Amino acid sequence: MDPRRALAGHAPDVAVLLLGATVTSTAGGERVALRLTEVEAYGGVGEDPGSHAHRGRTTRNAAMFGPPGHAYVYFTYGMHWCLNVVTEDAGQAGAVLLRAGEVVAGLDVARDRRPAAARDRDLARGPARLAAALAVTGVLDGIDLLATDGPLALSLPTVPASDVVVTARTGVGGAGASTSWRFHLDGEPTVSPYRPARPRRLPASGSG
DNA sequence: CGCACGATTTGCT
DNA sequence: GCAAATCGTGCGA
Repeated sequence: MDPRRALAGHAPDVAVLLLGATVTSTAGGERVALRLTEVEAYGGVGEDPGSHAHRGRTTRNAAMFGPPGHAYVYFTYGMHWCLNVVTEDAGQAGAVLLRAGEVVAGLDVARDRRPAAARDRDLARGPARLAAALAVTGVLDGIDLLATDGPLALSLPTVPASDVVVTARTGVGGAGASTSWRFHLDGEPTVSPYRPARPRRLPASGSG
């Protein structure tokens, strides 16, 4: 099947397809490859309160509205980058956040980029760690992940992953938390530890 | 123009 | 287990 067409589906469906896929990075001058073990889906305008695209197109989330199979890279908490694969046809928003992976090539390079990692399983365990291991930064926002000559290349697994586990999303509060759009491979040591969404203070302090 | 906050990680207790 | 680190983005005025 044409990978571009496969990625044009609804984000949660595409998320499952991405488990077991390989992401190869030559950004930063050296090669590191990952096998994806954990992903999380985000929806479009008005569909998903936890999504960056929920309130419509902005400068930051523009890539989410672009063609499928491209990268959406954003910066958060003043220090971290996160990498997404854009889903849905152009004009419609959707993305899959790459949350964790197993390093399958360039182990020494990944260790160098992630000095804080105590073990190899921690090298790409968590979305910002994954981005760091692959040397992903904002300059890669919007690039085509299906191009073989670019700094990032995505190749879908030939056989769909079995042993897929579905859970609620991490770090998403409000109504979005109830959406079970987080997927990971069962028994994978590289899967990031589940952390419930940070409780939000009520907007109106009111009676009390 | 100013303010509040975030799809997180790390280090210390 | 908890709080700090750190700044671009989005939105209101």
